[in-house]
Amino acid sequence: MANTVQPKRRKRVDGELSRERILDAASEIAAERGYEGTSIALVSAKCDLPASSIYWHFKNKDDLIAAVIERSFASWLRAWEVPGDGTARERVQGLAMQIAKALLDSPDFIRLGLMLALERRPIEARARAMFIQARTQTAVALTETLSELTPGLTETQMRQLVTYAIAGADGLFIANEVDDQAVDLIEMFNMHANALYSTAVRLLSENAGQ
Amino acid sequence: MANTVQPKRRKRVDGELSRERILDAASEIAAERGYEGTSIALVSAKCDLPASSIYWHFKNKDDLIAAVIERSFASWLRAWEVPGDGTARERVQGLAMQIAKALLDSPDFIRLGLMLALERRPIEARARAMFIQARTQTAVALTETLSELTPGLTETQMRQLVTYAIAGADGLFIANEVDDQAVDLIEMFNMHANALYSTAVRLLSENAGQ
Amino acid sequence: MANTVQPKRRKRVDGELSRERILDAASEIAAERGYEGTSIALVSAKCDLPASSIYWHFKNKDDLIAAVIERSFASWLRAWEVPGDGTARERVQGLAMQIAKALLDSPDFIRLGLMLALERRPIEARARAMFIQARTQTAVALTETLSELTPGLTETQMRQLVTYAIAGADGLFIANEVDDQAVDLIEMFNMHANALYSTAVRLLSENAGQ
Amino acid sequence: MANTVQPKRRKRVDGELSRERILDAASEIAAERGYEGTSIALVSAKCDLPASSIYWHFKNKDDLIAAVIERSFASWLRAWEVPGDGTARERVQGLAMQIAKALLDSPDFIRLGLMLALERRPIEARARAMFIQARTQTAVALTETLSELTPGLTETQMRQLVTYAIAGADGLFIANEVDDQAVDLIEMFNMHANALYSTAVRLLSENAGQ
DNA sequence: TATGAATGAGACTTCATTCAT
DNA sequence: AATGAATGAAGTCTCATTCAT
Repeated sequence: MANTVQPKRRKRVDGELSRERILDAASEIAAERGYEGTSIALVSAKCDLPASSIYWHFKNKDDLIAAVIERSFASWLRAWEVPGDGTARERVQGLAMQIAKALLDSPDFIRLGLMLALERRPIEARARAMFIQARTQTAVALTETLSELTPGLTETQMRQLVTYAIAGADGLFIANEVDDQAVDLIEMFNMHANALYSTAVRLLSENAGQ
Repeated sequence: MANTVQPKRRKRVDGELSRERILDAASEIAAERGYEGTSIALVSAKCDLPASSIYWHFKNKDDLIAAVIERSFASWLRAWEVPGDGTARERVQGLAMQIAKALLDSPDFIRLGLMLALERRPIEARARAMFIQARTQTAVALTETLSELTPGLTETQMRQLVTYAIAGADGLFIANEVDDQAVDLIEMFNMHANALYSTAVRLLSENAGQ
Repeated sequence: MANTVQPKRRKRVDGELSRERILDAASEIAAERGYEGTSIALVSAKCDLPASSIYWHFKNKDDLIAAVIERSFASWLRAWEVPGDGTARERVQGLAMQIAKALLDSPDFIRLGLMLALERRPIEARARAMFIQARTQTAVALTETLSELTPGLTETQMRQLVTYAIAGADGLFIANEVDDQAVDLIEMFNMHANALYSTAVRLLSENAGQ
Repeated sequence: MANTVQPKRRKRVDGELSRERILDAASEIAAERGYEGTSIALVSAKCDLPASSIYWHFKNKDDLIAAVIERSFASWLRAWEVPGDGTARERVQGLAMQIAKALLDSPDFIRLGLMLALERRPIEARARAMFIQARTQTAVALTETLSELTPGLTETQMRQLVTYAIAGADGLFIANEVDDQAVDLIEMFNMHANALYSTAVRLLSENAGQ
C-alpha cells in the first residue's frame, strides 16, 4: 500500500506557489493598465487570494510592481542571444530579429517598463528604478555585442549607436502597440537593423576621413 | 465709442480664463502621472478652483484629459514646419531638427500621449482615441513631406518609412526622458535623419534593382 | 401669500451644522476610547454622515481630534472664573470648587487630553500639541490668580505651586474616573485647596525665616 | 553527575526567554502608545519573533497586555518600602521620595495603567481590571503605612488622605510626562509630602476641636 | 458662472487571529 | 516550542461625481 501521494509540507510549498500566482496576476494587469491602474483588489480577484495575503508576500504595492519588473526582465534577458555567424550586416539583422521576437513573445516587460519610465510622479517608485536599471543592463550587453560587430567606433559614437538602437526598438514596439495591424514588426526591425548598420558605416567613414 | 468698460463680456472672459487655468494644471499633472494618476482633487488644488468648478467646464475626467490632448496637439503641430531649401538630405535633417525642438519645447503632449497609447484598459478612453487621431494626422503630414523629399518609393515603402521615422522620434524622446543627461536629443535626431535618408536611398536602389 | 418659510441657503448653513455634529460625535467617542480607539467609522455612524463627508470638514483624523480638543478647551475655560470676595483661604477654596464643577460638567476635555498627554507615539499628534498648549494657558491663568491671592512667593515657588495645583486636580479627576463611587470630588477638591493654602503659607514663612 | 549538558531543560528555558522578550517589547510599545496603539505586528517586529509565536505564549492581545501590567506592577511594588526612623513628617517625606524614585525608575507601569484607567471602552478589558486591582493593593499598603504614621484619623479621613496621596502622585507623574524639563519630580514629591502631612495635622486638630 | 457640501465606491494597508506543519 | 501562510474585518483616506444654491 505504498502511498505515493505526499500532501506533506503542502503549506510550506504553497507559499512560493502563491507568490507566483500573485506575480502572474499582477504582471498581466500591470501590463494592461500601468502602475496606478493596477489595484490590489484587481490582483486579488485575478489570483484568487485575499488582498491581505498579497501583503504577506509583498511589503506594499510598489514592492509588488518592482517584483513584477524584476521577474519579467529576467525572462526577457533569457529570450535573446547573439547570432554567431554570417557577415556583420547579417549578424546585426539576426540580433534585431531576436529582439523583435522577444518583444512579441513577452511584451509585458517593455510595455509596463515604458509606462513607468514615462511617469514622473514626485516620489520615485522603486519599480521605476528597477526598470531603468534593467534597461541599463540591456545597454551594456548591447554595447558589447555591437562593439564586436562594428569595431573602430569611438566610445561616444558607440554610446550614441546603442542609444539609437534601443530608441528604435522602443519606438517600433510602441508603433506596434498603437496599431498592431498596420505594422509588421519583424519587417520593421529588419529596416532598423539596416539603418543601424548604415549608420555605423557612415560613422566609421567619418572617422577615416578625419 | 470711448466706453472702455465692458462688463458684458466680463463673465465670458473669466470663464475662458478659468478653463485655461484648469487645462494648464491638468496638463502638468497628466504629463507627470498619466491618466489614472491625474485626480480631479490634484488638478483642483493646482489651479486653485474647487472640484465642482472643473465639472462645470468639463463633462468628466475623460473629457478633461481629452481636452488636454487636443490643446497640446494643436500647439505641437504649430511648432514644426517643413524647411524649404537645400538638398534632400539637408531638408530631412532640417525637418528632424524642427521635430526635436518641438519635443523639447512641449514634451507634455508626447509624454502623456505615449502613456495613453501604452495603456490597454478595457474601456477605451476618449483621451486615448484623441491622441491616436492626432498621431495619424502627424503621419499624414509626414508622408506628404517625405514623398516630396524622396520621391519614387512605393506606397508600402513610404508607410514603412514614416512608421520608422515616428518610431525613432518616440524612442529618442523616451531615451531623453529616462536619462536626459546622457542624451543629446538634437544630435540624436540628426543621426535619425541620416538613417532615414540612408534607408530611403537603399529602398530606392532596391526598386531600381528589381 | 407671503411665504414665511425660507428653505433657501439651507445647504450653506448645514455645513456648519454638519461640522458641529461631527465634532459632537467625535468628542463623545474620543473621550471614551482615546485617540486610537476613535475610528472614523465609529464617528460616521454616530453623527450619521458618511465617512467621506467627515473628510470634507477635516483634513484627517488628527485634525479632527485636534478640533475636538480645541472646542472642548474653549468651553472648559468658559466654565470657571475667580471668586471675588472672602479671605484668601476662602477664595482659594472657591476657585477649587469652580474647577471641580467644571471637571464634572465637561470631563471630556480632561479625559481625552490626559490620554493624549500620556501617549508618546513617535510622530507627535497635532491633537496632543493642542492639549499641551491649552494646559499651558490654564497654568498662566492660574498663576495670575494665585499671585493675587498669595502674594510674596518667588517666581520658582509660584511655578511649583501652580504645578502642584494642576497635578492635584488631574490626579483627583483620575481618582474619580477610576472609581467614581468612592470619591466625593467636591470634598476632595476642598482638601486640595486647603493643602495648597497651607503650602503657600509654609513657603511664605520659609521666605520670612531666611 | 558531571554532565554539564542539559538538553532536557533547553526548550523550557528558550520558551521562558521568548516569553520575556515578548513582554519586554510589549511593555515598551504599550507604554508609548496605549492599548489600541499596541499592535501584535509592532510587538512582533520589536522582539523579532513571528506574530504566531506571540499567540503561542499568550491567549490574545488582552492577555498579553494584562501580563505586561502584572509584571510591571510586581517590579513597581518591589521598588518602594517604608522608611523606619525619624519624625512622622520625615518618614512621610521619606516614603514620598521612595515613590518618586520608583516612578522615575519604571514609569511604564503607571503610564500604561493611567491610560487604561482613563479609557472607557464598552467592553472592559482584562488589562484595565488588572491595573485597577494593582492600584487597590497600593492603596491598602499606603493606608497601613499612613495609619501608623498619623494615628487618630477616622476611617473616612484616612481613605480621603490616601486618595489624595495617590492623586497627587498621579498628577505629578503626568506633569513630569507632559514637560519633564520644567518639573523637578523629587522636589515636587517633597512638597506633596509636606502638604499631606499638613492635611493630616489639620484633620486631627479638627477631630480634637469637635 | 460658479461652488460648498455631500456621497458611495473603492483605494491601500493593517488588524487580531487561526491553523497546518 | 514554535512558525509560515493565510484571512475576514476593519483601518484611514481619496476617488469621480452630483446637486442645491
